[in-house]
Amino acid sequence: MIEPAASPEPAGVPESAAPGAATAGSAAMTEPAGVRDAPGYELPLLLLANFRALIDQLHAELADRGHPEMRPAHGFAMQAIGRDGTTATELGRRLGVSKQAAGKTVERLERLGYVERVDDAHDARRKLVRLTPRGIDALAQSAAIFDDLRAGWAARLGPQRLRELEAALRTMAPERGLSFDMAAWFGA
Amino acid sequence: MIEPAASPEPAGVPESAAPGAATAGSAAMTEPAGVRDAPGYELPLLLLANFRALIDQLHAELADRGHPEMRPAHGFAMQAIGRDGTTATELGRRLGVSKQAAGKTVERLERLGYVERVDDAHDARRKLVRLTPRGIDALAQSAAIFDDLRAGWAARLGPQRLRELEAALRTMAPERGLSFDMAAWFGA
DNA sequence: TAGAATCGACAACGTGGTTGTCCGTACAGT
DNA sequence: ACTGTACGGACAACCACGTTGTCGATTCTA
Repeated sequence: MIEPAASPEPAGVPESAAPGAATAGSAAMTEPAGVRDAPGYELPLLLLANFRALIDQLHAELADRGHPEMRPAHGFAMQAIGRDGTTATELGRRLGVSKQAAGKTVERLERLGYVERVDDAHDARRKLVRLTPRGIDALAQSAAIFDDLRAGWAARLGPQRLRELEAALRTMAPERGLSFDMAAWFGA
Repeated sequence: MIEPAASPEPAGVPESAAPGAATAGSAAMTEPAGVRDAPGYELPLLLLANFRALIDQLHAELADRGHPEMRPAHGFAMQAIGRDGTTATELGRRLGVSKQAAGKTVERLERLGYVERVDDAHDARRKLVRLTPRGIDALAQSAAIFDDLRAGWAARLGPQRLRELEAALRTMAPERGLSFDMAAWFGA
């Protein structure tokens, strides 16, 4: 126990496992017994570190392309809004948060000019949240940047290893949709 | 563009990539040209989903073992505190947040009984933050649970594929230490 | 038509993060 | 030795994100 966490000095990390597996033979050998497995806590740290790195790179590039005020949460929310638009309540359902929380997010997105709210002609209770052209652009840029980022991974790992990585992550990922209540989930 | 995000109904997801890769032959063939690569946005989603799943499983198990009030942020903070203890300021540095933020975290950890603060005998300015026995226990349990969780991955993917997965993530992970200002990073 | 469900808004609150300020202690240079 | 600077901790004000609870208005349904 006592992991290195985020210490600049990894302190107690067993640097052991990591070397081989260059082109990934993936042969079903009988476990050489000499290989020391990574400690269990490293896996979540690796997942988080790479997620953050990807999102940070996305936003660095997004800032260069005219969207410096965008935050990770905004992108996910805008994805969930989609080209057809939705209501705050439905957005809350999609993001896995309360309608009030979704409403606040919409408010912020509106202030930033990524979204606009219009009355629903067919239901006076509802207010449709729609992406503005600026919002659409941010989403389009994001998709393009993510593809570039993935290409970067393919270049470093090789296309095949990347596909295997994605496949492995896909088989382990829970089928239930992700919730994006990051702040509350992590801390509260 | 327009990703599914967390929508219960994937809405616009190209269901294409995902099917096969059951046992992963992983032969180094020359790119059949017929394989359609996953869209770039899927990778971060997979990383996040698996990270969350792992942490959620950890905390479900932790709750069963006598630590139901623990939150993800607490675990990371306690790791950073370590067995030797630290000061709030130093903790802030390790977690990549301000000393005030670290101080608040310590306060809450103290209320929960995971940490205690004692005056430093050699420096009247400092107050040492130390794990209580309960804190040590939480950390020890966490390490054990993470190992179990990793064993579960090894069982589903095979030990070799898991090692390759970890290796790939290790090569792509930024060497700079992770920051754990999750809430602010994601949303603010 | 009356009752139930839904949407949006508002309030109060907890948590985590930020900056800025201030005070007391430690250390180092003159 | 003393004085100036650096450091640690505490406080206040603020923002972002999430929560629950309430409430009025509208729509749907029995």
